[in-house]
Amino acid sequence: MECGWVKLSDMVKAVNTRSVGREVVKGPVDKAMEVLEALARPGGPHRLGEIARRTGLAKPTVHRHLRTMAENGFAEPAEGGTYRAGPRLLGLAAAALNESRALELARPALADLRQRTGHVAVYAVRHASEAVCLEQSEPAREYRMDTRPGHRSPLHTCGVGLAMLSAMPPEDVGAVLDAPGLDAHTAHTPTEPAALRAVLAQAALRGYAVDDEYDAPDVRSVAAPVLDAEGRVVGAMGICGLAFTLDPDSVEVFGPMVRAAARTVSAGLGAQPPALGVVKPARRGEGR
Amino acid sequence: MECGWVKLSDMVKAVNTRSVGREVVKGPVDKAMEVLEALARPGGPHRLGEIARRTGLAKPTVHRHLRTMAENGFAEPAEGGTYRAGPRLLGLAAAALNESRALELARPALADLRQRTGHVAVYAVRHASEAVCLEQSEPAREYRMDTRPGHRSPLHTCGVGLAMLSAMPPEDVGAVLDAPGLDAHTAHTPTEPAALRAVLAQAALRGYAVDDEYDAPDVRSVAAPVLDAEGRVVGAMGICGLAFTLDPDSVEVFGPMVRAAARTVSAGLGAQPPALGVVKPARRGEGR
DNA sequence: CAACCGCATTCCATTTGACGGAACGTAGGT
DNA sequence: ACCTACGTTCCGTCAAATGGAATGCGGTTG
Repeated sequence: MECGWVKLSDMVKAVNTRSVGREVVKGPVDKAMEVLEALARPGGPHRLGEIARRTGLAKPTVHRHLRTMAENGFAEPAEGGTYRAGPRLLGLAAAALNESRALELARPALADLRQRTGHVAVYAVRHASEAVCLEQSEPAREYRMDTRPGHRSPLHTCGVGLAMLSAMPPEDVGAVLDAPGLDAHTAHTPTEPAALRAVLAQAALRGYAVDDEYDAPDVRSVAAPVLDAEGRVVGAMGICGLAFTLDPDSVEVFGPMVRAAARTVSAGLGAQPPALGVVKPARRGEGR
Repeated sequence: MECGWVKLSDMVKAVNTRSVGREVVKGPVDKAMEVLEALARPGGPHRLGEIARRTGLAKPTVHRHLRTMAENGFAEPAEGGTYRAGPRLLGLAAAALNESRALELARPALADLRQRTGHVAVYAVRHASEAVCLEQSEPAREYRMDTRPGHRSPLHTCGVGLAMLSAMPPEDVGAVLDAPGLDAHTAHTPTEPAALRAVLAQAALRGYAVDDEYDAPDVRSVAAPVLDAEGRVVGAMGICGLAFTLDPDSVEVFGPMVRAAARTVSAGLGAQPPALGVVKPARRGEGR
């Protein structure tokens, strides 16, 4: 990680801007957040060097940030010179998750789906071009399908991701699909924009998206988008199972159930039920 | 190198010039964490000015941090110029909470307590001199007792706090109890170190602590500490109810149940069952 | 036993980005 | 049109972040 760009500082300061070209300049706070995220990653306590590698930061930098966080209760030194998430971070995490209205509504819906389909049910939200799993129904960690809370997959390789894409405004979909180098997780993963748009169109038509072993071999999933009162996508929920259990016939049966569950949650958020058959991507809200 | 915790901060900071006299100097990262915490606080989306007031930071500072966080997906602009926790923070939160072995074990135990006692059950950890609630059994938000995840109370005013204190090493207990100006939340709150030590002694003897309307009027709670394999306190769990429902007689009945639940969780963490009656506070583990 | 490696930690000169008072733009209320 | 409250931008000052190099530690190898 020898930072290359030498005179970058001049350019940056000249315009007083935080990004140059397509490369983003990282301030201390940005780096701290990287460290924080690496810290909370699945896989038990983490070593300093490991975090440094993951984040691409220098070891002293990571060390200093970890110490700062430890002083603030965001990190906690564990044995063997490792660090884990601290109590203050956990409190914050609990509060944040508790605040989410969508999640609150989704929880019982997930349990219901789990019970009625026999498959693992998940709720996920979007960050950039990835789907982030926030909650899964009591796992019965049958086979290690990586759907644990915190897990991230590219939008185009997983059911919940495709579900979200299927209800996003075209501009945003374009930003994701037209990015160069969409990687394939399996031999089945569609990576061509055209192919993906076809998949999305079908998902929009049906009201649920199907991941046919796009993300992992022998794993299928079915998911539907969750919308808020303004029609924006706030997340997606679905089920996920081994391909020979969650076979095409099951998909046909469970798809509508997943769709109904997602609509129930959406309705709880004040969303209007969509006109039948037709999905109209809502306008993108805001601008601060 | 082991030495310690005593004047560690002074030594470290004096050299680093991070603190002057009695006042602690806060770096940008520290401030960012304050902002982050204020952001995730209960009470829906927060306004910039509100966060600035809560954290004592200047408005431009908060604004800059919020923008940085928004760029990183840690914050998310909501309507009306407010901000809420962003998807990346939620993912991190979900992962962090999912990682906690203690929490994983505590969850079913809480549900069980809830069902058998009819009262709200909570699991909490310690941060500095406060107890932080991480999880509560499906609330049945009967009366708005503030035990929602993320809620914080001083250790000496709540059941879980007292439970943790009752099993902490004397040095740490002293650091909390001998601090000047322990505030009383109700007329019943003990604030004198001597009185508190008596309460703790009784709690240690029984194996569970009782909060007799110390934290809020008409609210009682019963809690017991959760220990890890090295005998250190990792948290506490208990029940919490209105005083005239959770009356002294009930306390006598439920106390042992709470104690048993906490011991089950402790055992799951590898803790040795305590010698009967006698509680021996373990050595504080410390530095690598 | 010494040489070696990987790791966490400390040091320090360099410079980058954080800071916050003041100014600006914009509602919303009287 | 006046005022207050808020979010936002500007910019000169200066404190804090940075990372290469050095140190110390524990384990593995020749």
